[in-house]
Amino acid sequence: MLSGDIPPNQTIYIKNLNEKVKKEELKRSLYCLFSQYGRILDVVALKTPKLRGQAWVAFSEVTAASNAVRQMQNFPFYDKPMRIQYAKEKSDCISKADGTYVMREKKKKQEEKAERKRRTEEAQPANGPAAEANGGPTVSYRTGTAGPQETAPNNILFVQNLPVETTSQMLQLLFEQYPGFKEVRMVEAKPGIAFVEYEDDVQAGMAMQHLQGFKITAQNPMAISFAKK
DNA sequence: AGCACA
Repeated sequence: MLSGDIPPNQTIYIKNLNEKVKKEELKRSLYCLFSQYGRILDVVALKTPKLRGQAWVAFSEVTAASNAVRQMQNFPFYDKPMRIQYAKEKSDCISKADGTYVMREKKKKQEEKAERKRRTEEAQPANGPAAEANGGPTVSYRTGTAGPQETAPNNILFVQNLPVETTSQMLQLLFEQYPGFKEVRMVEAKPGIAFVEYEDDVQAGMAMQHLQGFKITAQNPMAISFAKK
């Protein structure tokens, strides 16, 4: 195997990330970039000496992780090609959701801290909150209507399902809100679609994430995907 | 290069 002998995992491990990017921005960008492959449960990035330049992205499905590993391999992200593998361990956010979470022994200080939390929990009978009641950044992005999920990243976006009366000026007002915007192109012969260009794939991905499903009219949620190369 | 959950 190219990625070593690590078995599939619903969390991916990314390395060779640009260490100059601030943690919060990095997490946001990773979230935007990878949410095209499926629902993301958590993004973890630390800037400690040992862990900088690396991140974990936990998906709700293994298949999403698999697609991400293959399709985003070596993707130039902040000027460095991402190296992506499956994570070696299950993410805490996932064990917590499936009930198999056990606290690690190494960190005694945190253990005590968490134990104080437990006393509140002990008063409450565990009713099986199961699925998603645990505190994580489980942002529920509705994937608009039609989710063309399988295109490779591109600095050009393909926008569909626009009302016929849409003008490029209208689209520009929407898309220029996001960094890296260059231009909108519409084809007279083909109403209802447009191409929107950004400086790079990451910025295009950000705009797509934010405007996915945006309605110019109630009947026309935008379907945005990366344009074909 | 480096696999964590501040």
